[in-house]
Amino acid sequence: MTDIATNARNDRYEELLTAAAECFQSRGFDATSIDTVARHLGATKGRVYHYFPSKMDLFNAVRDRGMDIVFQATDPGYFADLPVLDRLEAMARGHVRAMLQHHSFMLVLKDGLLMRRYTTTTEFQKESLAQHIARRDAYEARFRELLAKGLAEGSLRAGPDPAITVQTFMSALNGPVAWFRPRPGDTPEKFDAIAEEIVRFAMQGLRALPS
Amino acid sequence: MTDIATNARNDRYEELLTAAAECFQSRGFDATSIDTVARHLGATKGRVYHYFPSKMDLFNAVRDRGMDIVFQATDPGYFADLPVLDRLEAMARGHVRAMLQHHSFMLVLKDGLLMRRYTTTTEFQKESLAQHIARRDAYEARFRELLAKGLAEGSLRAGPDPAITVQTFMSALNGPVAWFRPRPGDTPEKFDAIAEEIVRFAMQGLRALPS
DNA sequence: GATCAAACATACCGCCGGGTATGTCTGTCA
DNA sequence: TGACAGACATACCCGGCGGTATGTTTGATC
Repeated sequence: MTDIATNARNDRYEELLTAAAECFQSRGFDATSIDTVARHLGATKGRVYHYFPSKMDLFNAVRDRGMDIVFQATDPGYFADLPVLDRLEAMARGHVRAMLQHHSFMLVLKDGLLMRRYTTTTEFQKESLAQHIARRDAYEARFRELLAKGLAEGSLRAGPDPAITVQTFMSALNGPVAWFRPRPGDTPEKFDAIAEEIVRFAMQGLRALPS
Repeated sequence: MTDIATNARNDRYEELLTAAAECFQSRGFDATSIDTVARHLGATKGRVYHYFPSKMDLFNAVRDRGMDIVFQATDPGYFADLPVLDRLEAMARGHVRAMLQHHSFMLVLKDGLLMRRYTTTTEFQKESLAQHIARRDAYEARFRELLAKGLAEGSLRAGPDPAITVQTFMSALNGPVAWFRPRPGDTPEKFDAIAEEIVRFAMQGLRALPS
């Protein structure tokens, strides 16, 4: 997410991206036609194809934006000069908050990985998917790294295969993407309350306890 | 899951159901054509439409079977004459094992709820979806019930809104559906090892700790 | 105020896939 | 052995959607 100039051109682009995110999120990739997105904006196909060369590229743009968001949300925690456990908790908090606040993009982000299932047509798009998977791996690696350090410290615990523990940890954090539905009256306080409970659950599942 | 007679008719039906589950799981609902499922069986459309009136009905059958499986997997724990915490753990274990063993059906089951997004055409299918959601709610209610009892006992803890805790708990249990990929060499022991770690994580997140 | 390009809208093409109508084979039973 | 139904395969229809080709409007620039 490089700095976004606020000219008209970029406003239109952002508007399209958001509309696409909402459509893809609510109807899924296939069931969302270009006309669907256009109608959502009170426009026609011409507008969409003016900014994006294909439906797949539009989807990829939404997906990549979603990835930008989670990186941005967890950067402060990851780079913080704090004990490992606090860094991990800060990352978890940022991650969950992003899941709640940018729900549409996060849902698309999740579906984006399942896009493996579809027949990627062009070589460019295959490249785009590969890059996205690489970013995804890099993102998860941050969590794995901190967990490993926590294990070395003895402040965290994991089973014989720590990978499973990390996956379960992140599944808990990703939960809201599946069950949360944003409502008109939502406040930041409500988001924080949800995030706190999820983070508490997940961190407790991870912690080493004197048994 | 009523008792399944092993006549030829039913064998064909089960064969179709399994093939459909695999196709839907690997390619998604829209990207899976009737011809895809047929080819997967070395057959043609005629066979599929002989057993199912429409693509949607085929999908619903797979989805409902998935629901049958999770109920069957968790019934013993739910109805066991044991302390609440042990019953909950047994349910969790059964649930996770089902996620691993019947991976295809479980993935379809998960997508089935997102099918809200699609335009349900006929009234019959809308009814089918409503019934499925009702079953899903009933299933989750079992977990909510045991959590509530655990809270009353004091053996479990939850945040201000226990619903969030339950959702997070189940998100952890559902994790494998998203990240687990069955491999040819998989053994029951491997499944058990994964299940144990997930159950341990989730139960620890739920437990009341002397702080 | 003529030019031109950006920013769309409109009209249209081609294919794919759900569904149907019809044909074909095979076993069964009277 | 002929009638008939179950269990498919084959051929076909048609609506929708991705993509394109072609207008049309609007603002900036000279």
